[in-house]
Amino acid sequence: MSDAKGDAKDAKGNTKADVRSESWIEAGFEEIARTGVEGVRVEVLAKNLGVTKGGFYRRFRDRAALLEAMLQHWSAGRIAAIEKQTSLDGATARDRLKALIALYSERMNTEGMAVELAIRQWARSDELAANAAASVDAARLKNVGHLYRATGLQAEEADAQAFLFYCFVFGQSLLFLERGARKRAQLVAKSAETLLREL
Amino acid sequence: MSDAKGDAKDAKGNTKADVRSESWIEAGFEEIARTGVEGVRVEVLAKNLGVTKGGFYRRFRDRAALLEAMLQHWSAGRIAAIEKQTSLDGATARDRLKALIALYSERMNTEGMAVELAIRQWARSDELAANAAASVDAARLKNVGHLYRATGLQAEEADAQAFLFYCFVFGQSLLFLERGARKRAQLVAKSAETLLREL
DNA sequence: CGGGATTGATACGCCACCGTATCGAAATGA
DNA sequence: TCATTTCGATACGGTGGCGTATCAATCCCG
Repeated sequence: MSDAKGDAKDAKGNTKADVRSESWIEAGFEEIARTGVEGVRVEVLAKNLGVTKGGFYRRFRDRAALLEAMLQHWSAGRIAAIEKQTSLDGATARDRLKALIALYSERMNTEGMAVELAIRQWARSDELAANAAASVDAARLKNVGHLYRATGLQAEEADAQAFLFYCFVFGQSLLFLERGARKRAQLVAKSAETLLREL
Repeated sequence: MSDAKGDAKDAKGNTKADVRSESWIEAGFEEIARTGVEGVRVEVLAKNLGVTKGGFYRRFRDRAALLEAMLQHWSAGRIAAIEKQTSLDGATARDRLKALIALYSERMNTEGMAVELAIRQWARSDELAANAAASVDAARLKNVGHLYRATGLQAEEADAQAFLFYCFVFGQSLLFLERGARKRAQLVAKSAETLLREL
């Protein structure tokens, strides 16, 4: 926002400042993935970055401003990602869907999913976070819905299928399975069949 | 556990103490539903209960002990509930499944689901919580798996279907849909068909 | 080279929360 | 009734985190 300063030395000064703000944001994502929003504390991030909090308040008005920046960063990134992942240039819709499932299922314990879950938990008691999540979800459902439509489904069925698709993706990472990765992979594979059958 | 004191005045002293401990636990659940584990603060619960924290440390060693008690209370309750909900005395397996879906889908914004999600988020960085969630999930998958088997599915398919079932249940409450309850209900209904078809 | 801006370390006051200690009031029982 | 326990309010010290103020060092440009 205010970082987009258009005055002198755009090419250098600006870039440098951006990089630094970015590193606080990145540190924020690391921490939110580890422990949830509540864990995103200014002094903790500072320690992780190997600095003191002195510089933080130079770039962000307060902790809330960092959280807001993270939210914006996150939703913009997620929306851009889904647009890209569902643009079928050449490939068939079905293949794109398969690739998407694989993307979400295989590298599951990844930081990205932890961030997703943390933000959604956060969103349950924070309006801004809820809006961010809602806009990301809308973009995802829209794009994946289109994909299902491109396989020949009616609009209504396609939307429901997209909905179920995301329920699966997120629900998956909420279940705590005792049996090892083998069993889990098997369950996921079988379930994915259901999500793709008769297409 | 230690509450099952067998010494003097079982009928009165014991009961009374239990009731009071229970109220701290209940307050804890209210708070965890509203704001997550991090929100479960001794002094906050005290204020909600209209007392000071004076009495808290008489019943619980510390905050961690309360959280542990909550976990135990929760997992025992959830396991008992699923056993009951999946016992088909008279009804068909398919009807039981339908009832289960309705149960989870209709009264969704309920405190119970908020508690579920909060505990699962908590479990991502706490071993005890993870164990509690894992044992609950195991019981649920086992019982719902049996239900699917009773509809004629092979063991493997039944397990996968149960898995998908719970992905749906939890995933559902993670998605932030912008369009109103109408649209949501429609999506849920359509999706539920997929979970029940060809049974 | 020298003076204004930028940067990040340090120090400060403040508040929320933890867990402990103490103490008077009520309940209990001989 | 009096002694004993049980309870919960209050007060206390400690910690961790927030946001502000200040200051020395550094950078940048004329």
